[in-house]
Amino acid sequence: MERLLQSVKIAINEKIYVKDPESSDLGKRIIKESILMINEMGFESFTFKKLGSRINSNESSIYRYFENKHKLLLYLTSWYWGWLEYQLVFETNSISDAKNKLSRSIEIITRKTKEDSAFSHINEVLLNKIVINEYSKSYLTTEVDEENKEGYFVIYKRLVNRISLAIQKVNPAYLYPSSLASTVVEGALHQHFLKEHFASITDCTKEVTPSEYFINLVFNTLNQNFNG
Amino acid sequence: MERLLQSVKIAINEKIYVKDPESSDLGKRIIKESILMINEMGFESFTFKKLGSRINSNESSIYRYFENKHKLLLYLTSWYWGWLEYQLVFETNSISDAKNKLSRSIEIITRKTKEDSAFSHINEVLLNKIVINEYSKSYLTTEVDEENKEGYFVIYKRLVNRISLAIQKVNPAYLYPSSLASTVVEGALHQHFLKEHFASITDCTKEVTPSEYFINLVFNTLNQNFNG
DNA sequence: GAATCATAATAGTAATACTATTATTTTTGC
DNA sequence: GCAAAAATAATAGTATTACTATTATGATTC
Repeated sequence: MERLLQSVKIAINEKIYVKDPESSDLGKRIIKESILMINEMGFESFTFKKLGSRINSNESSIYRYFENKHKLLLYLTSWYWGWLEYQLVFETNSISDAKNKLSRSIEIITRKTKEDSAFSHINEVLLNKIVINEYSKSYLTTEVDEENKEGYFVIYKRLVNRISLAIQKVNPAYLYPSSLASTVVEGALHQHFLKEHFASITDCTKEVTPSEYFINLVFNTLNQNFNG
Repeated sequence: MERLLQSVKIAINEKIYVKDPESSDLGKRIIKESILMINEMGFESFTFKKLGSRINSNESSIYRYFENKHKLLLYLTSWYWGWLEYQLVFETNSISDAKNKLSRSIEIITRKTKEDSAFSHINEVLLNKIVINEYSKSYLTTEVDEENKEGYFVIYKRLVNRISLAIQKVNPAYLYPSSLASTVVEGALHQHFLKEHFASITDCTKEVTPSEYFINLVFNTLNQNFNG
């Protein structure tokens, strides 16, 4: 997808970082290479020391951007959800028909990620894999409630709410629009994971996409639930 | 729930432990107290050293039961899924009507856990909370594929497959029974989590249960998908 | 009563996740 | 072009983790 507005920057809660990684070359290298490394070795094995030596910088310099690797993960995943939200709004803005709009919305959040040349230091395809494999670790912590209060998850929640609103537009009588929206967003990550690792408990394959499954699920549910 | 068969033991893959914790008093204390501690401090902060001092034992003694805390988590969560499966089979075995059986099945896997006095050293209510907060960490690792080959996740997958089969019985024409089953099992944990921490993106509350939402979701989907 | 087994105690290691301090390099403002 | 400021790098150090290894002690059993 082409980014028509050249000056668009995904806005991340400033409390997540110590220094904005977008503000320097080192910062961008931290983002770029951390995406590659977390993909290669997984989040638990990834350390700031390893990242430092990979980018020919120093552990201590990375700490000037992020307090710890958990905050870096929050940054990366927030960026991803912000980027997805941008695509969602951009691609569905002009659709007036509620059903078409919802269908397209589900497609966007459940599809396999394609590269976006607009943000040169970020590989969205790999970032999507990180979100699939690591996102839940960012909120399954003892500090969730504090961090939620600080607003670390606003972008994600806003995205889910957009889907919820699109659901309500299609069927105002449906009782569980937010639960259905959160099920689709989280469930999409899960189905992509199952496809790769637990194929026996999913019907998603190379031929059958999570998008098909979820569009079928949502519309059939909403059709049945008309008028209560 | 009463355990009618007094000799029932939840069978866990033997590769998960070094020595069966059910085989000794120390082993049972390890299980009992680790459940309490993981609930109190979360899985990342929990260590074998802390557990040792809590049960008046030694770190090194715990290593004679479990290779590491990841394996202990696999043990605890496998036990939970095995226990749930036992309840599922037991409570739905005699139901002949496919719809009733599926409805009851969904109820069982999505409901809030009640204590089961049958296994005295295991607090199922707290174990359920551990599963909600930590289960995905047990498979979101770089070793999933190896561990899956070793059979560490069989109980979970078997449970999902049981739901999938119940779905197929209700509507043989439905195209995504496994995806729907895995969505319900994983989604139930997620909705319970959202209820506690991200209330704005769920409709589940004290009054509205995840069971209601999922039963509505599954049956409406299956009704629409009859005959193709 | 000796042998075996389980548990406990102690010590040690490499790595992690930092903090602190100082040194060097780069940028900028005049 | 130079001084001051800011950014980065280097070095060292700490508490904790996640173990392994060895030995000692206590309990069980043949």
